[in-house]
Amino acid sequence: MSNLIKIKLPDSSIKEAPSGSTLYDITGLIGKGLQKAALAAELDGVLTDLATTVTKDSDLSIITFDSEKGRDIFWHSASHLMAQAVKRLYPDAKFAIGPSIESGFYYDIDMKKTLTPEDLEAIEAEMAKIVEEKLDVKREEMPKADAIKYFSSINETYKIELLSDLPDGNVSLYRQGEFADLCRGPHVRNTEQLKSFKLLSIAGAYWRGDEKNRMLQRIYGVAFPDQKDLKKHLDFIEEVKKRDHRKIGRDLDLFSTHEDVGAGLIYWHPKGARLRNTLEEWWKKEHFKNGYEILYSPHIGRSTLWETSGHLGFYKDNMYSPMEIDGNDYIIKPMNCPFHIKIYQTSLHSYRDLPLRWAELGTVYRYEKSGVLHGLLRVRGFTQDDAHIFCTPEQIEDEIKEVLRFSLWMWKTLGFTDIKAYLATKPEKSVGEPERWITAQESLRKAIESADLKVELDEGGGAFYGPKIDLKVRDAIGREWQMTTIQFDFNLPERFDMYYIGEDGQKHRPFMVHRALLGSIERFVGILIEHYSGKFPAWLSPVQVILINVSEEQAGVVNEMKNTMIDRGLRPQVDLRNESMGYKIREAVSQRAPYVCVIGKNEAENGTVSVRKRGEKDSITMAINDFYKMLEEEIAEKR
RNA sequence: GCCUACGUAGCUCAGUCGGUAGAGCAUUUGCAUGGUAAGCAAAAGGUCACCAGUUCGAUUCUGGUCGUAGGCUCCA
Repeated sequence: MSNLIKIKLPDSSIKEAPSGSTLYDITGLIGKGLQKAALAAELDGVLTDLATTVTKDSDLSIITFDSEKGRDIFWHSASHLMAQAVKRLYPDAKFAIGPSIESGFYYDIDMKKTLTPEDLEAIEAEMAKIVEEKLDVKREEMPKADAIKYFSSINETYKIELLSDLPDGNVSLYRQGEFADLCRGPHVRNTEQLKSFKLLSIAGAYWRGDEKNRMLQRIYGVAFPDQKDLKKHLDFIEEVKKRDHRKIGRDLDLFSTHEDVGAGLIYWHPKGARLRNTLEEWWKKEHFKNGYEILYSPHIGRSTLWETSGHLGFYKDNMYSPMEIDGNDYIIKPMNCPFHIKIYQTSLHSYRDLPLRWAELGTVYRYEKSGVLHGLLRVRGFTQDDAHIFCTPEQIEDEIKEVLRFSLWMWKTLGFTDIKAYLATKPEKSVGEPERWITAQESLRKAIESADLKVELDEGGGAFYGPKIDLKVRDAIGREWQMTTIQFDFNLPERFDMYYIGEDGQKHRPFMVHRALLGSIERFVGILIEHYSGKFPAWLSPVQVILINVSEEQAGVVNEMKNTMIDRGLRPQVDLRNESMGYKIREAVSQRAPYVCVIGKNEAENGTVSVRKRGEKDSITMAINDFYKMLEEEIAEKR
């Protein structure tokens, strides 16, 4: 008889099991359901497979799909499953890396055949077979040299390259049936656990992400323990497609791009321009309220300016070639900052003038590789909601706090509430005095603290010229977008030799902070479209009300209503077309206007409107003035 | 930039194994004058992205250019 050992679970309860039991056996003691759901375990804090045997008293925590670690393991196992299927179908396939990712997994493969979407179905079918075969997934450990020998024997050149980067000693392989892969693990117990999966797409990817290396074929996929969850995930992908700002932008006639004129350049149509204008007017008003001044600066500047600023050195790849004017080179601006500094330098500044908060909706042009352009989200010409703050060291802390508070308030008003901060600190190579870095980083840290934000620290991840805070906001369907940046700059004040006169009558270097709250107007509108799925709150909606007449006789009343609304600063749109009412309502609803108003004989006679609120099927009849009041209230409250 | 796929009417997409093309919606016109998600009919609409090459003939095949989409170290 073997001895009993004590296994302590996360809730501090203790299970006794015979020494030498596997973790899988032990999960069975806790519950059948858990045993089925278990993927791996943490034994005394170490991630391990369920096949591991225990011979001494230990702490145990079971990993299931509900945790991030669990999903990671599950998806990584699914990528092995896929690789096995690929190898069966294409024996010449060589495997590079196949990790789990944020939602799913991929494997990079080198093989002769170029995969098509139909091939994915065949691979899926083969994967299903392997699941049916219920292969045990077994860990094998061996010296690195043996592993190299093994992978040489099956011609897995990428694995050999990976192995050569690993420290000497033992490495682990995971084997399922005829297939074995180099892997740290852990993995699921048996292929039967990987029932619900879907291969999503094929893409090219460089070996080790380096464009000098060979391009491999990458297959993306996703997997779940349950068919229902897979369905949910696929529905989510559909939902993302439906919200695509490029599609909604066309359907709602907001913007376009023109391939014959240039990629990554946005044309704002009347309705898109209204939306943008509403945002910008609001943005300016709030900036004035928050102690900013608004600037306008030129679109081009002489190359000497960009030499002074240093951009021609470290930012050259993103800048367009110069144009010659009167024998001088001019460059279209990729940034607004040097211009703001030029304005700063038009007069001598006392410490009493500071802080200066100078904002500009400045349109900049940056070269982006053609492959990364994407609708409004990644473009070559865009308008930053930029500002620069020039202040004394004493003012830094309050200034940063204030910027952060302002930014968070703005996000809340725009309908985004889930926000996370990322603090990036001094990298190895940097400019600026160390004390300045410390002061700046301290102010950023304190601002985050006082705003009570979730924060992630990126130690050493700052730009060479200063530390920064980025804010990521989560949209309505859970995607994170990096938006706000608050960035110190110790470089430009030096390069332009900026100073102010202190209390002591001496010259002092001001602190300079760049900040963009929305990031770029183009990109932000793109995200806004997807966040609201085109159903903008009334205060932003380019068309707030669509007015529909039942028959020609009401055309006069409808036009009158429209004029009154325009006078009141509202944004109505009339549809007097000689079409059936049903038809016009259908179209108005698909245009996602917050309200559709129908005026027929009854309404015209009684001074009422039949109001149909977006998302509701039934309409309400109310007095015209009551409707105006209701709408105006909704707009004022930015609901 | 690189890989893969794609580019046909304003939009969504068929189609042509090489003989200059079709549907639905949208548009225009006519009829119908309506009560809360598509009334009926007709017409018009295309250099089949662009430029070369092969061919008697190219939207189709080949090459190039431009553009679009999904990707391109989340490191066994």
